Amino acid sequence: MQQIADAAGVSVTTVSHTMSGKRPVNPETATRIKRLIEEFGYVPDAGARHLQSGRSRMIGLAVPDISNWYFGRIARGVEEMADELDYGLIVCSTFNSDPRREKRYFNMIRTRMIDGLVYTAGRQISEMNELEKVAASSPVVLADEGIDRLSSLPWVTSENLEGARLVAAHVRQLGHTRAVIIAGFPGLNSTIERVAGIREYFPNALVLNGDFEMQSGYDLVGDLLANDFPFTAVFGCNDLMAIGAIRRLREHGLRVPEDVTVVGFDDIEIASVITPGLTTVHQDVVTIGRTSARLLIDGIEAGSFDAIESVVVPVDLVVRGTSGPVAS
Amino acid sequence: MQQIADAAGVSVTTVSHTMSGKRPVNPETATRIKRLIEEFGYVPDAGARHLQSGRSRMIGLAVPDISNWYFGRIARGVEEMADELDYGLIVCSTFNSDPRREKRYFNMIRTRMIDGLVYTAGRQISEMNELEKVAASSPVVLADEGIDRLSSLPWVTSENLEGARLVAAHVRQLGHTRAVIIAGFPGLNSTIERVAGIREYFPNALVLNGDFEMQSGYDLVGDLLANDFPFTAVFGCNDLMAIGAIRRLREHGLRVPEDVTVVGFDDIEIASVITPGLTTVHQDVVTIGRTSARLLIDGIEAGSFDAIESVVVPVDLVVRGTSGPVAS
DNA sequence: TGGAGTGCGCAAAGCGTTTTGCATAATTCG
DNA sequence: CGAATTATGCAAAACGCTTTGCGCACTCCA
Repeated sequence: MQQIADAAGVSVTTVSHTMSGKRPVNPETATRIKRLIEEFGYVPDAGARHLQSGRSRMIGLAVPDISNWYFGRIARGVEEMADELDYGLIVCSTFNSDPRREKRYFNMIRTRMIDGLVYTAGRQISEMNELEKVAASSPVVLADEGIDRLSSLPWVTSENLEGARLVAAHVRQLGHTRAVIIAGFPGLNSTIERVAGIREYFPNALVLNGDFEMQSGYDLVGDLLANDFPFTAVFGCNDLMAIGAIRRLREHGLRVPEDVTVVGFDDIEIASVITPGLTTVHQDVVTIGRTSARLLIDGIEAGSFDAIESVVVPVDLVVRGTSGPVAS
Repeated sequence: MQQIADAAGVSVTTVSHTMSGKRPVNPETATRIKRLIEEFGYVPDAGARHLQSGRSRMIGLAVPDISNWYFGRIARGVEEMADELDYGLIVCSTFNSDPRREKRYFNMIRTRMIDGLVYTAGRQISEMNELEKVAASSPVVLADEGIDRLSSLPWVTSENLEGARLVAAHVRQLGHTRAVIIAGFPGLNSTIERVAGIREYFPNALVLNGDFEMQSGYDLVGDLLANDFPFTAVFGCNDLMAIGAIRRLREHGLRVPEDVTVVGFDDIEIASVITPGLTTVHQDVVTIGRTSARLLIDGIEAGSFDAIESVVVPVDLVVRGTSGPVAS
């Protein structure tokens, strides 16, 4: 910048002002300076800006695993919005809440490497104390999964309860009465709400807790079959577990949906690709990401989250081939 | 830091030295300072460090779309390695080389927001001039896809040629002679190599160019069927197109693999979930990401890429259910 | 014609580190 | 025992930008 100032015969102040527009600059001078900036290919140094302003124009996103399709979609949404608002995105895979990694990323907020954090809780909720401390003094928004202990933070989630009702009503209407719920981790809000929604229609449904991976759907259904537990419908609290359940059922010689109806939740990419397609609840995950980023950045720029309202993103029932009338 | 220095009754210099260890400090003083640091919860300001050192300890990753499973895996690998080497990761989805976005991210390197860039070329190779300029003066490593015009940069790719040979040999051995190749974009190295490998076994195979999306596999096979083009095997240059092809074949009443053998490339998550499983070439995508990050950071820390060798990551043939002997 | 603006520009003070050049005291060596 | 080290610590200079406080020259209104 000094270089530009020298070449233009002005002070760095003037150059800075022509760039920021915070003080008037003679149009003639401004043009000359702008031409030189162009010519020199000058760009302001991010580090200096950061130090001076105390803001990095970077936000962080913590997800359990960036290579999971679902969280990838969230990341995409966050990144889209961040980009639109001229922020950069630093991603942090917590790898299921590896404390060392989480600590590292929380430190990013302390060192003011990032101006705020979008946090998506994963399998186990660990290090909540750390998060709580960080959130007490820095901008944090919870995406996809609310956390009771941090209820004061703004959050963005899907209509889990309503989604569960929709799909449960659908299955009920097909005549099913004996259903099993393959739920997620017990402590998660999403799990609780989804189970509650399903139970409005199937009050006695058995609830088994899985870990959101395909294998756990496979294994849990295996246990049921081994015990001759009677059921005609399986509710997966996410699509992966539902798909695992389908595989296990098939291996056992049962047909889907003729013998057993299986439904999921999420509508991940795979759900529409398998045959038959998985009946599930579509979540607008990109929107969750986008909205989270917007709330966060709004809060950062406003300097407070007092005026920031949490958001619930609507869901849709998507009926495909894995749900059918109960066998008579 | 001033605060710590005051509390300890020393100068900031001494505090800085106890932290960095670049000058000896009296053990007694050091202990006292460390305790105070702990007590105050002091962490050095990232912006100030960045300005002073000229390094941000951040690297960038540019991929076409972070929510694509394949690129998500690359991101995971890059992030893992970056984390191990104590670097942060800024992700940049280029959304198929949207020039505005690319420009923005290239600027991150200019503003020295990031110390280097892992670049994964997408569908269309645009803005190469920009990349070329950036790469001339800053650390850039190409991941997953080499680029001829930038052959001087270090790169990390899969053994595309060998992988194509493996799968082609497999299909040839099943007795097939009439094959069709659903290739990717014509200009990409991976496309060229994969086609070349397949053609060693099927010299006359028809080559159709798709865009790596499921729909294009579907559409291209549709064209073939509409023209009664005779074939018994389809090579997808990635799994998504292969899956699209399978769907179209099935809709046309053809069975896979009884009537037509279909194979892919990548071994994405979906490939093992569909029924039957997709025969394909497994790429170790996470390793591509990890290696790229390592090369980049090695280069950054060495101050030069002269000693950095490009890497080819091995692939495996994965035989599943979509390939079978030619119908007699 | 004397204030009261207002348009433009400069100098200088930070922002929070790291690093360099000196001091001073303590230790070692020939 | 004098000289050469070594150990320890401080002051001050960067790093490249933004912002604040002033000054100077106009213009405007009564």
